[in-house]
Amino acid sequence: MRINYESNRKILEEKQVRPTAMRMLIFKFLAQKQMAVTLADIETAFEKSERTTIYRTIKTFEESGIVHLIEDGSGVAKYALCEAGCNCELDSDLHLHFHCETCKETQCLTETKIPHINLPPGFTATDASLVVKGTCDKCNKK
Amino acid sequence: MRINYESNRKILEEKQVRPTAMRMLIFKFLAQKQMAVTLADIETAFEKSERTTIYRTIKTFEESGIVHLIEDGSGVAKYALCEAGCNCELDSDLHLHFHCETCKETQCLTETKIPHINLPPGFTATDASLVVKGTCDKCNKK
DNA sequence: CCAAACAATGCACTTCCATTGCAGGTTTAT
DNA sequence: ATAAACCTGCAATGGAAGTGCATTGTTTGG
Ligand SMILES: [Mn+2]
Ligand SMILES: [Mn+2]
Ligand SMILES: [Zn+2]
Ligand SMILES: [Zn+2]
Repeated sequence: MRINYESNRKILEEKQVRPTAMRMLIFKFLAQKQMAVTLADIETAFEKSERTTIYRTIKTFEESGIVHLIEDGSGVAKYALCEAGCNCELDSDLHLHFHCETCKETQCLTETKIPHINLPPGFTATDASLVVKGTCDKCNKK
Repeated sequence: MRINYESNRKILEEKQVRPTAMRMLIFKFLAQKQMAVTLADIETAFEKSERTTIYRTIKTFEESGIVHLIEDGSGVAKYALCEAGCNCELDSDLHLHFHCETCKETQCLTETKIPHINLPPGFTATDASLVVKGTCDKCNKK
């Protein structure tokens, strides 16, 4: 696990985020989890730590392009790690997000890009977000 | 304006919603406004009325397919009238929503449909929502 | 028309989540 | 070693959504 720890640390440092203990733990948690998580999810996973610290950690991650925010319609904010090489602080993040109505989980489908949209005359776009709801692959197997 | 009032009343009745005074006023407000509105917007427009009444009116409208909910990423729920003939209580509403970062308004682009999305194997979709951010036609003219 | 039944409204209260201020504590740079 | 910059914990605040209940208004069957 040493290598993993080191590579995580490197990711934080590359993004100019100091790798404190709490940040490393939260980063690892996000990396292990395949799905988008809420602040409450993280809170549950680390009962010892403070809500505010988690909140500010995620904000820092978001501003540094380590995670991106996902609004899946559930009403609470969710976050997921950005892909290596993703520059979503600058550019926009054009993959779609899938919310499974069975298992209630939300995930990035990074392979599936948002198609180009022809807007009516006069409109110009800088960003887009696409959330698809339905049943995920795992839930469809059962 | 008599005719307008009557036709609004007819729309409510067709959707099995009793046309009370408050409901007629809120419906008219939504019909005049071209943009999606928040509960707070309605509250501001009708200072006399109660927040709860507005809340429950919009819920009723939503459940009856008179308005649809829009989550544009601002964190607060917005609502807009459904088009005539729209059946979004049953079917899903597949037009896109545009949020202007200049005037901060959100509107339905009912002519612009969400394109078909090819999901990875195993995933099945029942609904989709697409929000595009940028500058609207009016703001681009200035 | 009247009374019972039903539906809508108003008010108070609650919950949930996001956000901020401030007082330590820790790390970093000089 | 010291000061500055940064991080963390705790308390408090705020905004928005939702619920329970009493009151008022509307419908409808007799
Ligand atoms: Mn994503
Ligand atoms: Mn719409
Ligand atoms: Zn699922
Ligand atoms: Zn605009």
